[in-house]
Amino acid sequence: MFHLFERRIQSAFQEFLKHQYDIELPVAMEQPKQASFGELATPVAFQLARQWKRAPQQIAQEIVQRLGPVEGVAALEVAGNGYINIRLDRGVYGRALLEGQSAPPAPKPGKIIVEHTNINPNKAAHIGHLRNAVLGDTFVRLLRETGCQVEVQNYIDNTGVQVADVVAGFYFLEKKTPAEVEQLTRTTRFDYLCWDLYARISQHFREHPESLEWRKTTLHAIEEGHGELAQIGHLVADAIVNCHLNTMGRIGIRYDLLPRESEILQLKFWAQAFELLKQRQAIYLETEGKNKGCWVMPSAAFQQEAEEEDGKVIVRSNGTVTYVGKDIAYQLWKFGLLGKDFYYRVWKTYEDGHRVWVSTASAAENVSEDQRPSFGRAWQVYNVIDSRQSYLQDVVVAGLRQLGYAEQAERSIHFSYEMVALSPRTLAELGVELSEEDRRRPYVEVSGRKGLGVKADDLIDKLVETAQQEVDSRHPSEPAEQRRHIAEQIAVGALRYFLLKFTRNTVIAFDFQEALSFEGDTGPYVQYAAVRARKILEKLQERGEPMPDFEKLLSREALARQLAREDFWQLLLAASKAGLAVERSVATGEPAHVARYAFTLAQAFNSFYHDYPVLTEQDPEKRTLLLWATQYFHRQLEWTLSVLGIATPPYM
RNA sequence: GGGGGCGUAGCUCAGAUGGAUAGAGCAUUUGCCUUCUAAGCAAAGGGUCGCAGGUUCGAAUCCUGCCGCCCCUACCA
Repeated sequence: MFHLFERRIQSAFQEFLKHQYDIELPVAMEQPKQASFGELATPVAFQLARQWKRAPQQIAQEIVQRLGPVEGVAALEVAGNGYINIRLDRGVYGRALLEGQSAPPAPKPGKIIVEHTNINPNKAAHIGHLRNAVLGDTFVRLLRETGCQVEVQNYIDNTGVQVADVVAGFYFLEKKTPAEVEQLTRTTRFDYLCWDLYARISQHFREHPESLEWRKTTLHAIEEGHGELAQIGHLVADAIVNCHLNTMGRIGIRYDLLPRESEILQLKFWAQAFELLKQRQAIYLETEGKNKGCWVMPSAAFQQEAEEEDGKVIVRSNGTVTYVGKDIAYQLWKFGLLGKDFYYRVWKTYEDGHRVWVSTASAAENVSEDQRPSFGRAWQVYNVIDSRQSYLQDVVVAGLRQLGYAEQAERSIHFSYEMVALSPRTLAELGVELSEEDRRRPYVEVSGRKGLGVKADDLIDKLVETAQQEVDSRHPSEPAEQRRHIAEQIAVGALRYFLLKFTRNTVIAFDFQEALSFEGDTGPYVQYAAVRARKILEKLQERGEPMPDFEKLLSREALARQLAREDFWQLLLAASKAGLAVERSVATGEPAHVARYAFTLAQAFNSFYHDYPVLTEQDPEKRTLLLWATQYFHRQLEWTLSVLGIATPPYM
C-alpha cells in the first residue's frame, strides 16, 4: 500500500514540474530517517538548485506553495536546509489499508529456474549446505510471491569424485559387497556413516597416495555404469539424496526436479555441447605447454584484460570432460538451447501430493509431457552457488556467450554467497584441536575431507531440543505432540532466520551459542511478536465477543482521530510496508532485507503491546482501533514470515 | 602477480537510488511481571565509519592511492 502512495506523490511532483517549469525530472523520494519528519521526503530542491542556481530552501518554498493539494497528503513542509517533508493524510491512508484487498500480483511471463542445494550425494549435509538451501528456497518464495513462475532444481552430482571416494571407501577399504552396502543404506543415519567414511578414505589417500588408483578405477567404473563399483555408486548416491531431501524437508525446503549428472553423461548432453563449442570455435585443442592435448576455453572469453594466461581446460588430455564442461551443457539445457532433453520419472511424493521428479536415461520409464510438468526452457536462470566458484560460473556464462547466446548469458545469474565457517569457540566445543595458525584466525573453514563441520541434522536436533525445553516449561499442560510440533516450528524459525539475517557476501562464522539464542535479533523473537498478536485475537473470541466490523466502525474521521497518536500510526505504517520490503528484496537479490524488516516490525509491535493493553481498553473507538491494528499487524507479519519459510506457532 | 570480497561500538552485523543527529542485537549497568505470555519492555554508557587525498551544496556510501584480512586463480568440484 505504501508504494502506491509513494508513486502517486512522486508523479504529482513530476507533473507539477513539467507543467509549471517544463522540466522532466525523476523526482527522488526517500523515507526520512526520523519519523518526526513525516512519512516521505524529497530532496528535489537540491536536484534543481544546481540548474537554477538558486538556494535550495527558496526553491522548496516555492514548490510547496504552488504544488496544490495531492490526494493522500496532509501537509508539505520545508525543512531547514531545503528538504521537502511529506506528511500523509492518516485518515485516508488508514481507510486505504482497511479497504484495500491485496490482489495477488499479476503473473509474470517467462519461467525462472532456481538451482540450489546441489550437495554432493556422498555424506550428510552440513551447515554450509543449509545456507545455500535456505537462501535459494527463500529467494524462490520471494519470486513466487511477486508473481513469478519458478522451477526449483537440485542438481545431483552422482558420478563425481566425492561419490567415488566413498564408494572406494566401501569397496577397497571396508571390503563391502553391494549387498552389504545396500543393507547399510537401510540403517538410520546412513549419511552420518558416509560422513565418517569419507573422512577416513580421504585420510587414507593422504597417507597412501598410491591408493589413489582406487579413485581412478572407481570413477571409471561409475562413468561406464556397470560392475559392482557402479552398483555401489548408485546405492550410495540414491540413499544420500533421500537423506538430504529429508533434512531439507525438515526446514520446509522442497524441489521440483533433480537433474542428475549420470543422465547428462548417458544421454550424451556433453557430446552435444562439445560439438556446438567446437563448431563455434569457442574452445580449441591446445598443442603445446602444460595443457597440451586438452580442449581449452581461452581466458579472454571470461576474463576482462586477460593476459597471456592459460585458458580453462574443458576436456582433459585423456578425453574426459571437466565439471565446467558438463555445467555448460546443463546450462544450455536449462534454457532449452541444447536440442536434447532428459526422460523423467517421479522420485518422491510429499505428504501433500507435491512431486519431485528426477532425470532418467530410460525412455521406458519416461512419463510423457502431458502427464507431468514441463521442465527446462527457462527465460532466466539463478544458480545459487557459493562465491568461491564465481570463476567457474564466469566460464559457464562465457560458454553461452561464445555460442552466440548473449541474452541467455545475460540472464544467467550467479546468486552467490559467502561460506559458512566455524567460530573458534564452536570448534573447541566440537573437540577440534587447532593448529597454531588456525588459532589466530577469526574462523576456520568447514572441511568435508577432514570430517570437520556441523551436520545439519545435528544442528536442527539441538535447536528442537532447546526450543522444546522452553515450550515445555511454559505450557506443561498442552498436548505433548503439539508441544513437539511447536518446538520444531521454533527451531526452523531460529535456523532460517539465523541464516538469512546476514547479507549474502558476509562470511558467517558459525557459533552454536549465537545460533541457539532465541532472544533479540532472532527468528523466535519475531515469531513471538506474531504469537502475542494472535493471542489477543483469540482471547477476544474466547470471551465470546465477535470481531468488530472495522470497515463500518472506523470511518476516515475516526481513523484520523485515533491515528493522530504517533505510536498507533507508526505501527500501522510499518506493517503496511511488508510488500515494499519483499519487492526491494527481489530487486536487490537480498533476502536479508525481508528478515531485517520482519525484525523491525516485530520490535514495533512489542513496544505497542507493552504500552497499550488492547482488551481492557475502555474507550470503544480506541479499542476498535487497537484491535484492528493488532489484526492488521498479525496478518502482515505472518505473511512476511511465511515468505521467509517461517511458521507462526499457535503459542510459544 | 592477476581477479573478486571485506574493513562501521568490546563482540556479531545492518546501513537501496550519495542526504538531515551513523543504527540494531549480544555483552555491561539500571529499572519494569497481581495485567492480552518477561522468548518481552524502558533507559544508560560505548564510534577518528581502516588511513590519506579527491569529486560537491552534502560522502560510511562515488573516484584514486596506501595498509590489513579473506576467497579464487587445478587436466577437484
